[in-house]
Amino acid sequence: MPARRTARERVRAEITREITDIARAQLASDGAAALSLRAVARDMGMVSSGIYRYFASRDELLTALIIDGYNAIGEAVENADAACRRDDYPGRWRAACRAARAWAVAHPHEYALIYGSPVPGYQAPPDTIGPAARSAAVFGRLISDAFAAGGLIPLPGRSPVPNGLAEDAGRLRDSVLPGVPDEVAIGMLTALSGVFGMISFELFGQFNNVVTDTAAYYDRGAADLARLIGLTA
Amino acid sequence: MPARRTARERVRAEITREITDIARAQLASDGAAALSLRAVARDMGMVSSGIYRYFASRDELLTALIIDGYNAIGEAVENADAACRRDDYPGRWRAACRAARAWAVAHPHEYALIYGSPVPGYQAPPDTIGPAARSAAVFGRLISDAFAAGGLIPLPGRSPVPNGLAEDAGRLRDSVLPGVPDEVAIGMLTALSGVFGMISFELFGQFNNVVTDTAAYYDRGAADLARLIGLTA
DNA sequence: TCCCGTGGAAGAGCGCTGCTCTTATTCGTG
DNA sequence: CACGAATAAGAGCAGCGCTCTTCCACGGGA
Repeated sequence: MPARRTARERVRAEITREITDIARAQLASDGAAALSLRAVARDMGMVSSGIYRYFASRDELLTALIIDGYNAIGEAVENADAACRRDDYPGRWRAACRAARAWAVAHPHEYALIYGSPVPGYQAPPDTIGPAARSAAVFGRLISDAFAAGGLIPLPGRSPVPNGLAEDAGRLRDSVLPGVPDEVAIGMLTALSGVFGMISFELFGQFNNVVTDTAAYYDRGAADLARLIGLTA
Repeated sequence: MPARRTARERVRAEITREITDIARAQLASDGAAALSLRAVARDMGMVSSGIYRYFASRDELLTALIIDGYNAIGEAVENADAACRRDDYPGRWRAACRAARAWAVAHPHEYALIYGSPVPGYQAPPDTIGPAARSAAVFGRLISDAFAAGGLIPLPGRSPVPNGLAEDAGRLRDSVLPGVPDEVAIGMLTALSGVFGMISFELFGQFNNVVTDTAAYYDRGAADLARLIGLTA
């Protein structure tokens, strides 16, 4: 391939971008199931079959949007964490949690696309696993930092992590949670599931008629979950 | 209306049941988005427009399946709890959590329908809120029982529940958590979000390449979450 | 017992979808 | 300039939800 991008390649990249932009707009306004290649094509003034020059199928377009979504929420969480004092571990946790929820509330359909029920028949390609880990990595880093600085006070009376999970904990240590003990690594999974569980419950309507001030509740819940891994405000 | 059901009413009820049965089978095998009124009609050997005599729209059929799903998981959780010794509160918690996950793993598409991203354009009708609360009610009852029996040991150093949440806590007390203090009621929400968050993460693929023995991890996570409300094994 | 109204079944049809294939055109490079 | 590759356009297929109209059969009141 030429180092200099040809004009054709440039226009191709531009059209590809335009397709994903319009698709994202449709996704944001009507949700994933209502996303239609034909409607995207209409919006761009091209014929529907033309889209297939750029995306082999609807699923492939969805995959592009999924990757975008993971990157967007990951970036939001990264920025929130970066704005905190490095040694304010509870503050970093709170900021990261708030950023995740804020992004989700602002982009509910994109959140549903990446953290909701998978599109049936859709198999996540490996391209998504990198971006998917981006926000988790932020949480992992701040917990590792807190542990290294002695900022984690373990809950009393915790039973040891069962054998079958030690391997998973080791893999987590190698990727996003350097240096932490098994029970912190496994606890981190539960805290993260809890954080995204709260967001999903809110966005998917499970908290309707139950929680009124969802933002206040979320802060409280996130703080409680942080205690699971010994992070106390 | 006559007390004695007419023959017409009986056959109508039977056909309605057959439609939901076939629809549930399709849902189980291919997911909600692939559920098609025409396919259901084909399976029953009737013409597609005939379905509309029994369900006004695809959404209405989905609503019936959603209610069924809530009832099914609710019943599973109820049975699991009922099989435990009444005063074994950690055991009841564990059994209820395991039942919820077991049902979800056995019926992933139905789980996705009720706890995953809502079908776009679909607004949950009020008929669903009763069944939706059924499994939560089991968790609430066992926590209330545990509290009344002095079986909850609060985590140390917990800050009081903020004012905005006291009202929500009161509503929870009146419905599914009689007698418990605010912090238990709010903690219960987080524990439940966490439990279903773990299930969703597992079913929706977020734990792929992260957790291998998901059942063992789930037990551990559920136990950790129980500690949030002071329930220790 | 007849009779008519109601509930149901069937079919055609509209506009939409994803996707494929064929044909025509444009564009960049050798 | 000419050729080959990339793109655009259009027709078409099968399926979808949903509507409407037509027809039939059953069953309760006269």
